[in-house]
Amino acid sequence: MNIRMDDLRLHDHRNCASCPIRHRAVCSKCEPDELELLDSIKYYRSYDPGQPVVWAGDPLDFVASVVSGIATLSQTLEDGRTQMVGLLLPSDFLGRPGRATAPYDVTANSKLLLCCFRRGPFERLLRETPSIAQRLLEMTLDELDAARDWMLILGRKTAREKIASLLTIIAQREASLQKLSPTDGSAFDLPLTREAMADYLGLTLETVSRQISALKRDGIIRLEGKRHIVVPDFDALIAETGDDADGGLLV
Amino acid sequence: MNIRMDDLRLHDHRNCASCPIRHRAVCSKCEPDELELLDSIKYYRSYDPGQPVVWAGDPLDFVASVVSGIATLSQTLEDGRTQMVGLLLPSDFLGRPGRATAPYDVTANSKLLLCCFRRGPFERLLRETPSIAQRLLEMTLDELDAARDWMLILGRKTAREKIASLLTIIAQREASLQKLSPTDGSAFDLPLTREAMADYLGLTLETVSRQISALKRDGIIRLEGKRHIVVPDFDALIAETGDDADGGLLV
DNA sequence: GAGCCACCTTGATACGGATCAAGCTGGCAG
DNA sequence: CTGCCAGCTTGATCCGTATCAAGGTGGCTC
Repeated sequence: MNIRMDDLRLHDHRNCASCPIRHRAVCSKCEPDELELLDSIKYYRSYDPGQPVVWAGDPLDFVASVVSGIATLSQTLEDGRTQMVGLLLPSDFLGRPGRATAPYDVTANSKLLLCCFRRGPFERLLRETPSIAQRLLEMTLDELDAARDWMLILGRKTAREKIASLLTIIAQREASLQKLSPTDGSAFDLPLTREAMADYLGLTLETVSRQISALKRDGIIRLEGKRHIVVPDFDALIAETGDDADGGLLV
Repeated sequence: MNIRMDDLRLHDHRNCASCPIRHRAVCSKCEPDELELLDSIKYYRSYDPGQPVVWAGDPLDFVASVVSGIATLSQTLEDGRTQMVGLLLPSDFLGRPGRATAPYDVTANSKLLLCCFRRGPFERLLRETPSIAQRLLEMTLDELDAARDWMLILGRKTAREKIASLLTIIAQREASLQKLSPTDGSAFDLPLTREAMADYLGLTLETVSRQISALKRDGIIRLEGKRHIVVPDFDALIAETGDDADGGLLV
């Protein structure tokens, strides 16, 4: 049996010291039966940067796990104003058992590889395998918490705080994928354009650019090229987010 | 066996014509075993307006369903800026299986009655009763969708659109609790103070007040007292939200 | 190497909502 | 009835971000 990275998030690897995300095969929680079931109904799809995965309202007959690349969920108002409402990084889950159409636009923001499960078989699996259902519930609850933290950012933070918060979130996710401590995540590539960052944060791309320049000018970050960020003092960045020092913004 | 309104949301009453929310006893989906299990571990708590249910970070040893009244989930930045991240109306669910502490401040915004289940027994029930786990997953997915719609409001709408959206959401929830069609929900009481509305929408209470006055001046709504809203033309209100005519904002 | 284009930066100005301030309203205690 | 106070309204002004505009940069194709 070939165990792949793509269905990892269906297990709670976070609490499993012997199971770094890229090597679930050694996880003591693995249940071979489940894996075999998942393996038997999965297939792959890949997308190019900018390519839509699905538009809001269109039928979506699979659920999927992100293997590599970045995808976004977004909503658009009549007049074109766009808000990103979800950011899918490797190991994130896409889709909803029990619903036939996509509620949001899903777009590949880079080269994107999805590991898909047809909805019918996946739902059957869910019904017959409580441990998978339970893991999916936990993942959904995590996403809900992330969405709520994001709401604080959108509703109450200044542009500067928004940028600092986004950089912190990306650094921490990057670090956690590589099993580093958060403070080690002090250099990383921005996976998003300025425009995508603006859509994430409810700003314009000009404001994003200005605030990044301001953080650079103030020595909070260094830029190498347009996309590579170096954070000399991670605590200084966190202090710019407006959160408590022990900030709970883990996404 | 005594069937109560409070654990109703653990069933999907929405798709069950014979099961209006207040009379689940006749629902064809009811599984007596589950009800008995839920009944056997539940108890009640009540709170006064303004009283905290739990502060973020404090231990929370129960999950609960709102029987009556309004509660809010909110987050506060160091300097006091507050954002509401969840609004709990009757039949909504509070708490998270598998976590021992509250992630957000929970506050009673009116007289509030909760139907509580101690976390331990509830989690055991969840493990042993897949249908309850599945229902909880669906509810969580609904909440996640609501949070994402809310993110669009916070990130991209003007103050006027925010107010119109909130009024629409409240009218529709009110209507759905009473099994009316959405357009009938054209008169209702605001369950929130101006300040709570501001915390919901990421505005100040002055701006909320001004925009409500503006909608009144423009004939979109009528006010009877400070809290009772009459909507003469529901489509006119929806047109103010900035959403597509067939707007997806069902919370 | 030349030219192009997506992406980004910076500047000038406009405007929506925050802030500060003053007063109104209605319900309740005494 | 009187006074009080939480909740609300309205006005004047300020500030942060949007908007409009111009130009820079780097990576790609030919």
